[in-house]
Amino acid sequence: MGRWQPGTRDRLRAAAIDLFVRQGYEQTTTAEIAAAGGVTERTFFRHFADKREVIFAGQEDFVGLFVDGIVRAPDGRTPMELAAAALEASAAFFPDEHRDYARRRMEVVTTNPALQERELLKMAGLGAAVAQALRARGITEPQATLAAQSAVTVFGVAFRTWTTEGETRSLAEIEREVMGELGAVTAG
Amino acid sequence: MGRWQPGTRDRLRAAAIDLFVRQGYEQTTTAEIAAAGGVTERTFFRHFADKREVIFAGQEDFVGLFVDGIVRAPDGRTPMELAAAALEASAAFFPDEHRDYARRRMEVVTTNPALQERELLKMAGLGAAVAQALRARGITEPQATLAAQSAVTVFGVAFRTWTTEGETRSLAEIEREVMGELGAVTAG
DNA sequence: GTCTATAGTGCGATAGAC
DNA sequence: GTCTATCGCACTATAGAC
Repeated sequence: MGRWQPGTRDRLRAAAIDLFVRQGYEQTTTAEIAAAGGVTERTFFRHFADKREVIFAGQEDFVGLFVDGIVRAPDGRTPMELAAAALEASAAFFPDEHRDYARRRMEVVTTNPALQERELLKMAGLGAAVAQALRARGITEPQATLAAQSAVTVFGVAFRTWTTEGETRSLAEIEREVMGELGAVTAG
Repeated sequence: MGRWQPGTRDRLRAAAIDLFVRQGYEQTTTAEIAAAGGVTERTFFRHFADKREVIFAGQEDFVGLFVDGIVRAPDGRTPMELAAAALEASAAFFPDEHRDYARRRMEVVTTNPALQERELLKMAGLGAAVAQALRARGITEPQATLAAQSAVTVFGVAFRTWTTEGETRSLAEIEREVMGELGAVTAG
């Protein structure tokens, strides 16, 4: 482990989100985050490729859940059934206990174009991974990409709903409902 | 003519894309682009908010075409019919003569995460504008967002297909086909 | 136009863990 | 001893302030 205390990465992420919430993303310098985490600025950049990445730390295996949902689904499923399986599996990553944290993090991201961009890139990466998993199960293009993108769209709408004030349903429940709405909208 | 040459913005954009194609986005500095356009670095940043924006110049009224397609559609249309109308109207922005340019620009964007992020943000903005236009025509949430996002997805897939080597169909034609595929994939 | 803050990189030195 | 995280410093490019 490190020269001083372990868990440098997590400490930095927690410190960063705290500072972003309190004083805003742009008003917070990487030097400040590093200091709050008890390391130098250079060490911050050893853990995170850039300032934006700090807020996405800990989401590395999120994509894996989506993919696993597809890999483990029974044979003979349609592209959208596989997409639904991916969504179902992913919901485990966001139990209700994480809703408050997700809300605060969401607030930071939605108020900063720079962070929105990075989030969109992550979602695009998710879509690409899901499309790849679908192709591995024999779905051809453009069906694989369309189903994968639809899954990402449903996730996005459902996640935003899940984090709205007063919402009590689980993410999985909302996802199923939004998936149904998408089917109704695109029908015909 | 004084020290003031017309078309500075267009000159800078052309110079930038040329440099990006030849030596890569990251290897090109804003000072280089400015010099190639015959202005100072300061002037570059007077025309573009940041280095990435230079490659999106000239696409300002693209969103307007999508929205107009929805505004001008006859009454009694379903959300997806309105989305299709938006796509139809937008295709006018990309006549076949622009295909080569679009291909080169696409190549630059897809090989640079920083530019991909910005492109995704623009697409998200497009989706938000389309959703807004749909709500203005009485479509409620979440149908408005789902239909808008689906339109953006179809546009993305169609546009990538349009720019693939050897493709000869028009963007409008490809869009209609992809739209049909989406309907088939999400059916049921 | 000029000046400056911040983000981000490269590299050698160093301190601890094993 | 090796291995690796951290440090310290010099440096460039972006971008905003003045």
